[in-house]
Amino acid sequence: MVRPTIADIANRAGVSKGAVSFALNGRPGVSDATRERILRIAEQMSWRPHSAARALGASRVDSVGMVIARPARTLGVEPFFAHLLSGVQSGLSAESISLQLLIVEDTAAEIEVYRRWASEHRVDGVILVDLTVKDPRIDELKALELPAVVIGGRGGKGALPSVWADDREAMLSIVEYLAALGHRRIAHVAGTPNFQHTQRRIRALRDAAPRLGLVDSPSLPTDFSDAEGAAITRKLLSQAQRPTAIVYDSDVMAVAGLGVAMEMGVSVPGDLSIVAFDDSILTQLMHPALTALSRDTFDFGRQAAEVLLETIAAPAQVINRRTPDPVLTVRESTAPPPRPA
Amino acid sequence: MVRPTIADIANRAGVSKGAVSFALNGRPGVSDATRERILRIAEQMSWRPHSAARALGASRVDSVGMVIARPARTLGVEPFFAHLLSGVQSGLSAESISLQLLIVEDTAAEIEVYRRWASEHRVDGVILVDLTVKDPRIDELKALELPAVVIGGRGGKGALPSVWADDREAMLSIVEYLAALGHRRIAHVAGTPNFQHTQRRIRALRDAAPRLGLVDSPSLPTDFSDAEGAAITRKLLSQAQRPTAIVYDSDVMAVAGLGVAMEMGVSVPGDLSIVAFDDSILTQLMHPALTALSRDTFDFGRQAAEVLLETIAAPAQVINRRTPDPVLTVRESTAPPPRPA
DNA sequence: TGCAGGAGCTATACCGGTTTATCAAACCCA
DNA sequence: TGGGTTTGATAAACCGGTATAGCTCCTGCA
Repeated sequence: MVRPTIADIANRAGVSKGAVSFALNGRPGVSDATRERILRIAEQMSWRPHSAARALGASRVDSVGMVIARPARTLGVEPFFAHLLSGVQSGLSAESISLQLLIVEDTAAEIEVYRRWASEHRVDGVILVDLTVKDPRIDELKALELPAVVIGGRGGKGALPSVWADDREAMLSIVEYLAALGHRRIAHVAGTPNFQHTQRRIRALRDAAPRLGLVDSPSLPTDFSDAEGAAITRKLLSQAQRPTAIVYDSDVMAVAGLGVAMEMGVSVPGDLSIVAFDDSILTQLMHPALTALSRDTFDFGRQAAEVLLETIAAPAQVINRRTPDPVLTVRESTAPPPRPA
Repeated sequence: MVRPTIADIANRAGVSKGAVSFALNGRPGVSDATRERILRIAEQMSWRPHSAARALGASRVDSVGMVIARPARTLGVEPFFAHLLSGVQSGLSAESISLQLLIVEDTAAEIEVYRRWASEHRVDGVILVDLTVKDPRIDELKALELPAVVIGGRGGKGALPSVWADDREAMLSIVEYLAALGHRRIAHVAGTPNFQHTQRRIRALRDAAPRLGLVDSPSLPTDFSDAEGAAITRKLLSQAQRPTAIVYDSDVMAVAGLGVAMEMGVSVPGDLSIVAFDDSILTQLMHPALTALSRDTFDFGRQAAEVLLETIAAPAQVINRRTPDPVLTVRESTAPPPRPA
């Protein structure tokens, strides 16, 4: 016998298909004795549900989707996504729900994917990353009635369910640490201000500056690429009054920045302190190793999966789950600023 | 009307469900005029196939799977997978086939996933990576009769279809380049000898050594981690007779090795030349930038997808497609060896 | 004793497609 | 003009599950 169906099991057990379905799904309708017998036979014949058949009948496919809209070139280097992905999977595997992953070039393509997924019933819900300020995906997903969870963007009124960490607190912990070391000129090499998390970080720095007595604290936007990270660093270090510390919004940019500093003969951490807003092997591979903000990205993904499953089960409620604040891991790239010449 | 079904279309067009199915799938059975009309109506009602229903009827799910068995920690840093993935997707998107991705801890878990996928009919085929010497996955997939394509491992007799590049030629191009610069002590920090590609590289070096007049050319196995890469480098550089060049089997290990060299005061490329067997932003971010072997990983993935689709369509034939040889990109980390003291 | 009610199970419709058996009309050639 | 083949279409079975109406017993209670 190839793949047994519930009809085969029903036959063997001398009951109806319906009874088998009840037994296998753990719902009432059969006696414990019969259930036991059916389960044993199913096990014996090594029966497994046919996903398509189940999807057709139950109108749920036990599969969720995740689209990442970034050029592949920059994707691989950031451990962030790999960890996030593993976390999401671990959250899903408990319910043995599978994950569809797609990497696309831009948001337009991403939305197109959601439309297709929705109309073809390929996924029960989706996980969103990289929330932008007026994100077009939100309305689209609502229109499609596709359950969704946003990672990283705390939603306001009428927003989608979300899992988020406090970017504001995170930025504050970095700046306060640097200020305590004595830094007063702290530059921030930011990401795209279009991203909500980037905006929150920029605002946090701006708000904290007066209180901490910062003399100069510019936030400079980039596209997250190593190239722009390097270019901005070069510009910053060429100024007459250069910063004594730079905070980078990603580990890749921080590494690029460190390279520029070395090349220009600026010693780290002697002349310049460097902090990365994301932690990974990358920051640890460097010499000096970079002080970085560590988040439990794996857990982040896991929680996103959990919230998504709850949302699929009960679409009415909107969960907004806050994750633990990230903590600063101090390594060798930060020190008190040089004494003024 | 919510999502129209072919029955709705049949109704509107005044034909039977069967006719609509024929028309939409471009198979004979309807006249051109009727086909045209049906297609127009389907378009108008913005009909899309219900993937589960189609899977149930046609017993193919238009979805392929890929399992990566590596600890998530090391995954993200290597751009290799991100590029490969994008390539695979691009190869699949033409036929609008979707991809299921799973990251697991080890091969046992990977095989378990294949079993599940096969019995639940979740995928039409799978793509394998990291082929080992006596790979248990091969037999398992054959037993499951699940179409598969192996990436990177040229198969022998009775093997699975594959897409591969010539690791041997690649290693030779590196070593010949170094030998031409004058290097005679070339160490090779390899991956796990368990991997077929690693073995081929080790053998290539061993075979070429006499011809190139190498005095010393050890291949040292690692687990691909930055930690072991660093440890081996430290050992190599502490020897009385240390190598004048080191070839690393991955970009991450090369970067780790560079760090160790700097820390030990060994100048690169003055005292030591470094070559990475994989290229990425990582190698370009370093100072000095690393000489590395560049492969078109994206295209690699695209071809794997193509071969898999052909294999699914015609399981009998076994395709073994060779991709272009990788080329060496020379950067700043290689130079002639120091003159003997 | 009679009847309501629930437990345990069966039979069957249904999900949205694909595939096949069947059939009428048109076409072809001798 | 008549018999065989091709064309265009239909109706119904089918894929492997889930959901539901309904049937049969058994139990409990008035």
